[in-house]
Amino acid sequence: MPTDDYNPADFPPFAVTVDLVVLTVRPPQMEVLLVQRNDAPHKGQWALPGGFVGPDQTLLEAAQVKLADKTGIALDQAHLEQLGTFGAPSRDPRMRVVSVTYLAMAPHPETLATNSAQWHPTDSVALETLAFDHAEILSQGIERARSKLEYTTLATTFCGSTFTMVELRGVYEAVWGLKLDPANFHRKVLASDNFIEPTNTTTSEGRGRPAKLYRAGKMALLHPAISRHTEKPD
Amino acid sequence: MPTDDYNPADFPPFAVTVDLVVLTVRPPQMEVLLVQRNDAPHKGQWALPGGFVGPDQTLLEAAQVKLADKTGIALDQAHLEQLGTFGAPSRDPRMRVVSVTYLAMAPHPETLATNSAQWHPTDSVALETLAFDHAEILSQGIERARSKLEYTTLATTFCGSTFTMVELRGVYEAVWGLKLDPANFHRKVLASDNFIEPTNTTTSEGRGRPAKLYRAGKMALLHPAISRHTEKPD
DNA sequence: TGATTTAATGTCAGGTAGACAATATATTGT
DNA sequence: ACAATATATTGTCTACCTGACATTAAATCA
Repeated sequence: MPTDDYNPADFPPFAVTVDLVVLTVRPPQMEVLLVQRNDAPHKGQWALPGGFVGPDQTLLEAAQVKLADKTGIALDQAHLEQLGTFGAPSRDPRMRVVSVTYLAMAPHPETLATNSAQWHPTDSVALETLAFDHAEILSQGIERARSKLEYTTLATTFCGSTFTMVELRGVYEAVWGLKLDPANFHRKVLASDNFIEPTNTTTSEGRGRPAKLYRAGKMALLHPAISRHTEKPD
Repeated sequence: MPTDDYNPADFPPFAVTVDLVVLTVRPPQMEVLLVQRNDAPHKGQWALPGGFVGPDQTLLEAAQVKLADKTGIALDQAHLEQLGTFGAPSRDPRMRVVSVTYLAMAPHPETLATNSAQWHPTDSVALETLAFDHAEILSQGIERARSKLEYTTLATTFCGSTFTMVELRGVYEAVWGLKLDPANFHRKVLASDNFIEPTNTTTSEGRGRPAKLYRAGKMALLHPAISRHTEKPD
């Protein structure tokens, strides 16, 4: 093979898209946003929201625009990170398309900006019916979210501006699909610097002892991580 | 904005490249493979090896070809994983180029397939002189390698087919840039399932007690991780 | 043979996690 | 008002893991 310095314009053109795995938590389950395709290919099938990257957009900007379009979620209360890039030659029958995928995590919004989009519990999505290679992308997104809860304080991005310890634990239980010991969870979270901050207020409604309300601390890494490998015996 | 179902061919074309962060360990330091550019843009500057993705190549195949071209490293003894995708509109002055980057980890080879490529110690690379946005890519590659050593058994991919405990510890010390306690490291590694397997042979040459030789076990996750946050006091 | 070098193992105190018991503070029912 | 109940929070105890560091093992070299 010759040198590397080809002229880029000599090469066959690729189309570049962004696709989003948008996750929220509605205890006791985690949910993902899917849209139903109304054109070929894969017409009628469920797919991840996404679209083409504009000529002057960065990849992140394109993802942010798609997230706002589909959900109406404000950017400052959502977490958005790059997940991976998928570019098998035959993944789109129309032409060579490379998809840069992003993982979004946010509180569950009241309403959706689009009525073509819908929330689906992650554990009841029929992966094999998704369009393109979106099953693989969704699987990777879910696994990324699960592992990030282990070693970061990102779980708070699934909660509202304030939340109780039980709600935070509910996020972990929904994402991981298991039950955690309330006492040990409480101790571990409070022992972690910058995970949560007290608001000195409590919930008022409901039965039982009122729960203290917290707000998210600044994003941080957990040392050591919270283990998802030992489930509380039921 | 209208619906998502544009025809991909209607969009302005992107060029898609792969760029590689190829890391090896030559104790006491970690090294990265760089090539000197012999054409504009950034002529004469050091850059990550890479090139354009062919019309019928998957992204991984393109990365594998580039790795073999530049280093001659056999694919079965190297680890290759996707690192991230960079696509700022102005990152290449010639046209819109999206670069899918890969992280490669392998034993340090005897020779290089190309004489335009050279190994550089990672802690003495002048990041600000690298071409394009390769400084950011390299930084992310190094950080990925550092964190992966914490929670996987990937360190063995930097070693040859057999290695001693001291060599394996040398990998960690080179990548993390700190000293570890030999006794505690030894205990932790042996307690981890599938990390290493005994060969029941020892080194022969050199002074001192001969060291046992091990080979890599099958790739696994470490629970709990090896902490890089407590350095051995010197 | 004994000093030196390098590798491997042993010991012990402090901390963290998991299991589970106990207490605190509210609402609901009578 | 007072018990019963529901939910949230705190406390306790043991087992295990880590980090610090001391000791032993097995080779070479003078």
